[in-house]
Amino acid sequence: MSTEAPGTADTGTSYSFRDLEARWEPVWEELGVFTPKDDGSAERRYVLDMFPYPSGDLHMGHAEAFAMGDVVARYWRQLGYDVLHPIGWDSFGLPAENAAIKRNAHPAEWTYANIDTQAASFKRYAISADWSRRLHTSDAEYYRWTQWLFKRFYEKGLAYRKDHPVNWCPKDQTVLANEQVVNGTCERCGTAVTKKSLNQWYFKITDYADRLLDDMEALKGHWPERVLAMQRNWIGRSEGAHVDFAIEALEASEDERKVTVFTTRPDTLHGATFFVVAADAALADELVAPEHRDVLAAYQEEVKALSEIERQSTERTKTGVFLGRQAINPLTGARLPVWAADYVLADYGTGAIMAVPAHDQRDLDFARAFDLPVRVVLDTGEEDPAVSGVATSGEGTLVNSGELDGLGKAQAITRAVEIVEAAGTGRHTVNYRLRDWLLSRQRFWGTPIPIIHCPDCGEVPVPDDQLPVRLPDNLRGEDLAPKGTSPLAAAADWVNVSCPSCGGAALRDTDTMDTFVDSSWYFLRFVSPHYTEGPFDPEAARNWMPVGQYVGGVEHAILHLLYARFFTKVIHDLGLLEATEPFSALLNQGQVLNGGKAMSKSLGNGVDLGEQLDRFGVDAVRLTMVFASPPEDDVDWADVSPAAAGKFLARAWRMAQDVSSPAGGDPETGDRALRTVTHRSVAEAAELLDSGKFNVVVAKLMEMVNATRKAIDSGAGSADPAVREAAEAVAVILSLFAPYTAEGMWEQLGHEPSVANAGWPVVDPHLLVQDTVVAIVQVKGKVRDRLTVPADISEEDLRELALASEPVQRALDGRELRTVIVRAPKLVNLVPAS
RNA sequence: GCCCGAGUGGCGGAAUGGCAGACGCGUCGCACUCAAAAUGCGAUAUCGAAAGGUGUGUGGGUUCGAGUCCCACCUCGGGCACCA
Repeated sequence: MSTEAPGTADTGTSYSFRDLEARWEPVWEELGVFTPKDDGSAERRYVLDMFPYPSGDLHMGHAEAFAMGDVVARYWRQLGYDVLHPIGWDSFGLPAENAAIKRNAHPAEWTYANIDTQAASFKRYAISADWSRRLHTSDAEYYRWTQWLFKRFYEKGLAYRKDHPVNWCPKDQTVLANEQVVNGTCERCGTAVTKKSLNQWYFKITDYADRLLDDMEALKGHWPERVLAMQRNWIGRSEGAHVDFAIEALEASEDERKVTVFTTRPDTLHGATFFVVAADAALADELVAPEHRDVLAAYQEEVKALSEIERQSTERTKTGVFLGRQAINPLTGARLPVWAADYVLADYGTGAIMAVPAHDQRDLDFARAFDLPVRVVLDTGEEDPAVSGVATSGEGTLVNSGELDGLGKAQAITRAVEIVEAAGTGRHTVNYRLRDWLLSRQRFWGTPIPIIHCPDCGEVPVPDDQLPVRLPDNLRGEDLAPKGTSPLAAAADWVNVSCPSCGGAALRDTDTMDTFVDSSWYFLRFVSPHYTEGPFDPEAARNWMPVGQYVGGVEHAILHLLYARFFTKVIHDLGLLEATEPFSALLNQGQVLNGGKAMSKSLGNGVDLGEQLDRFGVDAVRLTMVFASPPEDDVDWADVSPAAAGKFLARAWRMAQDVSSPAGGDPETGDRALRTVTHRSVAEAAELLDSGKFNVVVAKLMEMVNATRKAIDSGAGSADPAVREAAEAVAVILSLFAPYTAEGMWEQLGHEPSVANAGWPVVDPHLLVQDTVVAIVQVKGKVRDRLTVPADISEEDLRELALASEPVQRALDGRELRTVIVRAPKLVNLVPAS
């Protein structure tokens, strides 16, 4: 093939990525250069890539993400920090289970075989990881601590069970968290999600809604804005009021009761013309009048039959039934008919609303469908909603609202809250969209929930000294097939235990945890992966946390990152951890596309990483990933050229070969012009690396190589110490991107391995100062001339020089000057009178 | 509908308010070669013979000076959405 990479010939003197890979991988392994000293002798820094799920071998996406993380790790190491850069696997999860069912095997076989494959690939890919800290979440030694943490959550009331309608994936036969439902379909398999009422385990993440929101302030500027926006959106804070509505008794014997609604628009209380409760909430059954019970039941059946996709459609005409009862508006005393409808959600707010059709589109749609009155209370100057069918929600003046009349919207909101607060029928409140995290799953390959159900004692946690609750190892193949209840229930000798509390016969909880639980604390385990007294050594956590740079895909913007933040806060509250945030900086690397589209089997546009590595070499692939675009942007493999990256690497390598001066010479005696380029480039590279512009750093490296090549061929010559200095600087910086080539260059230049320990090149500040600079001369903002002037030229002199310039005079054409801007020594702008 | 982000050559992309297009891909030309590959050198926004003009999605604005800041809009990408 014509695109074959250069240097495949094995001549010994030409660039061969195969030789370099074969030579250095074992050397690095032996040297152990990537294990942190962890002795406090240098400032510690923690860089982490989102750990992979072991689905087959590594793919292009891994190659991109880990190339980015590795640049950071290697850069920090060159700067002299003690760097923690661990690797592990998120190894529980459905695919292993499905593979096991298909092959009549145990999920562990598939999982650990894949992990070995990926580990070998990571080593080949030259990830500078500390392999001694490797962990897998499916190891009993790991999930023991996942269970331990679950128990601490349980003790704090942050893990609880409840009966509730939950998201159910009919294909995977398991429940899903809200975060795992995308547009009404299962995030994993795309099947339409249905609702099912089940008793399930939840983490009370809603207790942390305000802190999860407020603490994002500190992440601003260090996390991508869009991730913060997504989390903000997901938490969905909304300020408003709780208002109590009395419910009229139907007969004297019945107790009067009240129902509280949540509203963001207490200013429109006078505009409420009816009252709606969620059809699937217990409230609907409690409020329905006896003679309406059958109608409600029929309606509820109808609602249940709808898929989530249908139910969420805003196109649908509103449906609902009258419950035969009235609610009393606490502000006006008006009687409002109580309806049940599916456009009101049972698990948001209080599951009941006051309907203000004039100023809420959904209420208006409902009012028009059932011929209910529309009462305008805020004059916005727009058309009457009852006529237009469009609810008005803008600014305006209150009308038809008693003492609120004449107020603006914001004032009216404040005033209305004051009124209901004074009357004891309402209060200011903050509501969140965030729901509790449904964590139990009816699947096998996950962390068992360490709870025992005793007929006498109820829920009894498994004592700490009996952890881990290991998965039974006698289930395989069909035993694991999804059947709607956990496969663990089939392991009779595992399920049946004696109650730790009373000793009587009891049953283990047979659900396993969502795998997002496992990944919510793995970054903490990495600080002390072999610690046996707890999930992590508090001392080590104090030393390493928080993660200084986290790298991973934006697809985890909500799920993993929100959960990990939640866990960190709870663990902090448990007194185990100082940090309150897990990741102080986040980089979302882009996707690797092919032909403008995500690679996929169905499109047949996949690019195989192994093939690319065979053909172009590890370094060329890594360099291509980094050079193609800013780290956060997508890389389209159809637009880039790993062959060109290989060419550059060969060019850099040849440059090192051509250096003919011995090591240890004095660069001060070398070519000044080349030294200036080298030192300035090194300084710029550091700045660019600090600000994450890795692609531009590669451009700088190319400039350095170009300049050095020129110096060798037609300037100072190969023996000049400045040439050696330049080649060494290139080797060190290149080691962040192309470690094999850089190591080869470093050896060629007469140094001991590893270049990873070389240290960042020291910049001589004198070489950054220029003697002369090119000043640009503008006339009315347009460049007319360029003058080479002393760097310390005075404003007056520069102005004189500019005025003397021939092209400037031509452009001025004799006109008088109105303004002259002089920014010595860089710029003069002459503005003529007319 | 609401909330983020982005629009720069044929392509990927550079550019603390101060020379737009660094670096690379591609293309064209040249050297080396019997020839090719590899390598090296040069050209490459656009109109124009040149002088010079025009150019960073569109329209305004701020400024001596705007790709960069402000306002409005258009297009694309992403997130949320019957959340009261």
